[in-house]
Amino acid sequence: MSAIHEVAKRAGVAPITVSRVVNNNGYVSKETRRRVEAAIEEMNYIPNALGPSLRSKRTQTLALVLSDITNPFWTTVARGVEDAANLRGHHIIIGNTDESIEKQDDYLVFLSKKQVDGFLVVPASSYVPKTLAKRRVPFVILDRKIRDAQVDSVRGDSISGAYRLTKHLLDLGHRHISIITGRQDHSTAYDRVQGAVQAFEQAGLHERPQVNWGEYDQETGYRFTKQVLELTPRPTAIFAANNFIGIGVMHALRESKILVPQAMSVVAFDDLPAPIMVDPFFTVAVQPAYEMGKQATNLLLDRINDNGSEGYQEIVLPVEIIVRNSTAVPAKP
Amino acid sequence: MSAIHEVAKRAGVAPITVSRVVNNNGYVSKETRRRVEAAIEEMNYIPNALGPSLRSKRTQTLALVLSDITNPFWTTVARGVEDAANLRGHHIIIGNTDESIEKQDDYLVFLSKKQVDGFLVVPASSYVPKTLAKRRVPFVILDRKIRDAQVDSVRGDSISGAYRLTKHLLDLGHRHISIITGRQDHSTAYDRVQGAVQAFEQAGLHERPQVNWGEYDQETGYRFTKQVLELTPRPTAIFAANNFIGIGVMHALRESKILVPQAMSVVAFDDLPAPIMVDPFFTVAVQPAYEMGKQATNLLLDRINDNGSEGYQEIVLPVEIIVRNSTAVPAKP
DNA sequence: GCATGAGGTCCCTTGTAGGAA
DNA sequence: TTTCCTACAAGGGACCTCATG
Repeated sequence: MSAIHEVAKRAGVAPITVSRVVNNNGYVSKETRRRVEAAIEEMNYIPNALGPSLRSKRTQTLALVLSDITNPFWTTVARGVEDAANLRGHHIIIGNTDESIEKQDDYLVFLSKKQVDGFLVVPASSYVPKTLAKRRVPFVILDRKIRDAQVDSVRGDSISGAYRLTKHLLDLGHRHISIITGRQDHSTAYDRVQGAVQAFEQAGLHERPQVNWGEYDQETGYRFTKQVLELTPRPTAIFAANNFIGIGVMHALRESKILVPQAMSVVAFDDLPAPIMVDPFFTVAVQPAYEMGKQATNLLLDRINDNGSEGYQEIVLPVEIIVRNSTAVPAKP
Repeated sequence: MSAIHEVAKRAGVAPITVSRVVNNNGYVSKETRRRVEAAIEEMNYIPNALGPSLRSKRTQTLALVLSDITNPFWTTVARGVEDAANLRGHHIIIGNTDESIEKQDDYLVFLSKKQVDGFLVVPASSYVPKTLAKRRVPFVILDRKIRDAQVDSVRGDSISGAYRLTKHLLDLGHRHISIITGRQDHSTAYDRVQGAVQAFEQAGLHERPQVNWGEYDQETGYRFTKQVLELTPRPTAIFAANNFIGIGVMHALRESKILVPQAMSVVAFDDLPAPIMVDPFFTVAVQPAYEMGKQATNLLLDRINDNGSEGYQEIVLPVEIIVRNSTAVPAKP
């Protein structure tokens, strides 16, 4: 709690001298340094960073505003962000939006007041958040594409991932495929549908996947799976556009006693991290979540450090397909 | 970027008047308010919270220092913390220690400099971190007990949970039980062993569980399970002291083609959140993770607001036992 | 009572200047 | 004069107290 002037008083020097000892710059005699260090020790002095921040307009803090840290995908991204930020002397403040634009904007304003040095944002809509657009704070858009805007962004290659996941199903012989995906105005949800459609087109098929737009949650997976099971002809494969949807799908299928993969193949976007999987089962498209957080953070910190460079970067990370046990050739009708 | 005096200049008033408009206190005429609001709008003025923080010594920020956000248990705790903090106008900075005392202390010092209003800490050792002990910053210890210290803390009832989990196994007829747990100097690891031992004692048995001390990770679960399988007589049940260990146990058992629960019963502490479980399988002791985060946060904020009240609170939350499919009566030898 | 403003304060560091050997 | 060390004053943003009309 003690301030620099109290330490200075105790050591019998001026505050600036204490500052020099703490920051190890400027000339300080050995004897003076010793006295100052003793005073610091005795008083448990820890400098208040608010002062310098006021001057430098830097807080060494980044904001990470995402949908819901409870999803292991975001947890992993967050860990990548934190590790990268730490390496460069920054800390992160996390905010969950639960996909609410209102919550998102509240966070952005609040965190702007706190003078965070930059933002990593998973936008709740397909537009650049107002607060960010108006002010000149550096930010990087995570995971999603933004409409009509040239901004720095880092995301996984949803189109390619969905394309290859779908191609895997088509190669197995599936023709009736249902996609259960997120909101239409989330680029990932949209792109994953696009990728799937492209796979159908490239295969020269006239069929198209049947699409169900919902939320990126378990309930959506569960609910639409129940509907899908009522379709005629019944699809032989379900494409879950994220991990939570995938789990909802599995619950519905189990409840309806549909065997996977014998009676229904299931693929999903986003794996669950290895340490929490008892039984890796899903055939999935894996985004490099940790890497995504790391690269976005480094990009952001680069921006913060050289306000100069114009232009923007759009980093699209490759997605890996892992074939496991949730897919097989469709059952003969 | 604009400061209050620039807004004031534009509106033709003094800075303090802008302040009054923004904070809606003091007298401001309608006409002046209108002009000021227009200026604020035009300049996208967002007040800098650093100024007031300097005076008030409050940053409306809490630090959450935990072992690893990648564990869904901690993610859930974190979400509880964030929601509770938000409700009371605070934000949180998260730091992962990976159980390293050094990392922990680095964080505590750095975050002290940033003047966070309080700390929620999952201590990496069984002592109160030095930085916290020396300074008079409010803090709450999460999840673990601290040696010889009277501090505010919130944790799950490890002893009772372990007791009942073990009793469940004993009731099924198991006598040879191996425990795979965390570090001996982590109270949860220690208490869970104690709870298990108590269950043996209360049952009037002369046997005792066989204990393996490791880390709270998958690798520990895997490695010790391999060793346990070599014991004679071979244990008929394994008690994993957390979820990651439990998953490591399962991997080892699967690799060794030991059927669960037919050839080996397995119980674990800490569930995986429902949305990420494809197939709820483990018989577990569930700690109210979200509630833990929430209560710890409210306790901390209460402390921050009335420095007055002496004494400390030790909140021990009940643990629920959920019996699922990983336990059964032991096979006849 | 109402409306506005000047000045001091929080804590630290930068710029500038000065003292001592 | 040169080299080493120390100190004063100011500033950065917002707001509280006090003062004035």
